[in-house]
Amino acid sequence: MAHPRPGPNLNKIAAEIGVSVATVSNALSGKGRVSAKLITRIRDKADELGYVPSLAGYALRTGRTGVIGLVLPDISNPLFPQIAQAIEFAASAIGYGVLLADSRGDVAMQTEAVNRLIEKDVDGIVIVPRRGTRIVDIGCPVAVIDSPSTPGNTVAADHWQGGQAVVEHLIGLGHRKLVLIGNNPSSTVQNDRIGGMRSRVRSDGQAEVLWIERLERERGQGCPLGLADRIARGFTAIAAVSDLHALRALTELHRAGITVPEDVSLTGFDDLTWASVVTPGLTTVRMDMPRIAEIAVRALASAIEGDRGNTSPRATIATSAEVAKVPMQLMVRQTTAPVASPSRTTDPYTLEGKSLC
Amino acid sequence: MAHPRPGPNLNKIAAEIGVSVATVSNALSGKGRVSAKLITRIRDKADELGYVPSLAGYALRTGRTGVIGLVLPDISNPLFPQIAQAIEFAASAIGYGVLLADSRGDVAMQTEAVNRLIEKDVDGIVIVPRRGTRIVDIGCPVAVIDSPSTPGNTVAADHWQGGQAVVEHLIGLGHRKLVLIGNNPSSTVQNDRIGGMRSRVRSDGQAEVLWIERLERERGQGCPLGLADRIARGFTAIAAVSDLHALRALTELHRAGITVPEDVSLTGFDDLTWASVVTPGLTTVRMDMPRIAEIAVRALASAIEGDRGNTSPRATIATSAEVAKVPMQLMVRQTTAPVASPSRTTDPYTLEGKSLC
DNA sequence: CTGAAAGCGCTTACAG
DNA sequence: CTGAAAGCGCTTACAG
Repeated sequence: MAHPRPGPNLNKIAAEIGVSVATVSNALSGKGRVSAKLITRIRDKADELGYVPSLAGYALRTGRTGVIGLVLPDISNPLFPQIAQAIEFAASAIGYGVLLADSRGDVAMQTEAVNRLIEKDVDGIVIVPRRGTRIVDIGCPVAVIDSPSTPGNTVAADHWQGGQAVVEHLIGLGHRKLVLIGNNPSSTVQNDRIGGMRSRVRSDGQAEVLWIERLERERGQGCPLGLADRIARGFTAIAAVSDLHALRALTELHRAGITVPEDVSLTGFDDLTWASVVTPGLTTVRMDMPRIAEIAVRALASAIEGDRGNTSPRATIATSAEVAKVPMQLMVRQTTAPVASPSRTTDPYTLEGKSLC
Repeated sequence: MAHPRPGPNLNKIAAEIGVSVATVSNALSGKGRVSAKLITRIRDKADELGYVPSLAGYALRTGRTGVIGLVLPDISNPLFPQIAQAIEFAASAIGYGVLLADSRGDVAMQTEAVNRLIEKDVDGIVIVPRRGTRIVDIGCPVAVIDSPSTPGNTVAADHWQGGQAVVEHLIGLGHRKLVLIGNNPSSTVQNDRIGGMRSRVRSDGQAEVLWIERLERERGQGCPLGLADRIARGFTAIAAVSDLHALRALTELHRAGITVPEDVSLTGFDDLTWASVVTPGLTTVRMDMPRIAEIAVRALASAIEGDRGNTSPRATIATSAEVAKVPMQLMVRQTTAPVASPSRTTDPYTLEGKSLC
């Protein structure tokens, strides 16, 4: 015996009112031509009974579940919450659910994650790929969120422009000798950011790039980055490709007795939770995740709803180019200041001229 | 005309082999008694055709979707990734998908989020409730992840014990006068942590609690916490209910020229990503999220699979008590040291006695 | 404007 | 050991 659902179904409503299920279905979906009176009667009855349509029935009939998958590369990436929230928001706004799949940084796992989602009959997939992974054609619409340097059907923050914005800001404050901190040069995101930064260094200036992973291979995990040394050699600003690295730099500087921003300016990337919590607040660059998510989800939705299997299953994100780039936004906070500013102008226990303690 | 799925279905397999769908279904699920030969033939054919069972068909027939919902209170909570990953891992390990719903910190939104999930026919819901919310009976199994002080069907980290562990550690290092930093006393989690801490302060010791939100209401956002002042008055250790607050304390101390752990010991809570990145690494306490997730998901699964609608729709997490408590684990790193230790024993540019720069 | 009927893919008693 | 049949809840041509 089949397992009936607890709540009322179309049959129940139809029986109560004395019409056919077809009419109830039409009235509720607003598709068939049903008389205005009947429509209200049916809707009222549905509300009265607390009718919730069965996704299973709908899905079986239409071939669509109203659920999209979200594949994330590595939860340890602190950007994860922003992405997940933005996708969930954009999706639920147009009636889609979001099924989560974490690939835990493993390429094989990523494929497995995609398969798990397909087994759950998702209508499409948003994927933030593991570094260096290319997404092959899977049998459903796909939208990729990655670096714009990644070929494929991608939406991305414009990391290059973000890098430019940071360095323009520093240059505007008079800084000329910059230390740029990256982690791994094989990351296209990091490369874009560093590339954008370098492109804005002035010809009378200088930029030295520090790749943390390379340094740590030589000197061991958590080794000092030698920042004090560089500052002694005249560098006045440090720009990191992530708030995480900026924080590491900040604490290293503190321990060396170097003050931020009085002695050196410092910037991060991504505007992670604590970037605004630390004192002084970290100047950083923020991705417009809501916008990125909206583009990805909309592309997916139109591929799902528009193309009835006759076109490629790949969602179309950008019509002209292959990639949609979304600008990043500079968040100026207190870790950046004009070069050679008079040291410590504010008493640490005074805020906005008002004594606090 | 109904919308056929792209891939093969049971009919297809049945036709190719020349048996009935019932037999194919039985062979694949291993339920009915089918001859060993037929089973292999059918399985091989299914593999060959790349058969993926239709969740919609299964769901419609059985009333189960194999999907559970995860309701999160507020994405700005940096604990989110750990929770989401752990739940996804535990769920996918036993064949369940996880549908995400973010309630964005709003109580009304939380109800909406639950409804969205129910409309997607989830079999059960794991919910991390918004502070102060009680979960009412919704028509499906529910598991709550919260503070153990929350009544209801709850799994939780043992925040009280975590607080005890921190203070025991500090006491063991000789600290007697402690500053405890919380944010909001109306949070049961924070109260549990602070409570646990206080319960381990020795009778010859002293603990002063600082509630940040209260302070900020008086003195404004981001105001100094007056830590230097307390240290001058003989406090030698600071324990925060969150790494976030510990980080804020750390930067405030740095700016006041106070060194950690030489001048004062500092601890956090939650072991957020950057707790191990900062220099020195932050001593903190970690939740056993994998364990918590497993308990929650298992409870849900057994409520879904076991109870056939005859018992309460609430999942049973803890049989004896109402709450399952999972111990927290102390992560000792470099921000804690014995009280009155000789100041700065290591050169900052030397690690493990080896010169690095 | 309304209804009868078919069928999406699956599972489960039941009969053979 | 295997199969015919019913039915989960829905939508959509089609007929009236």
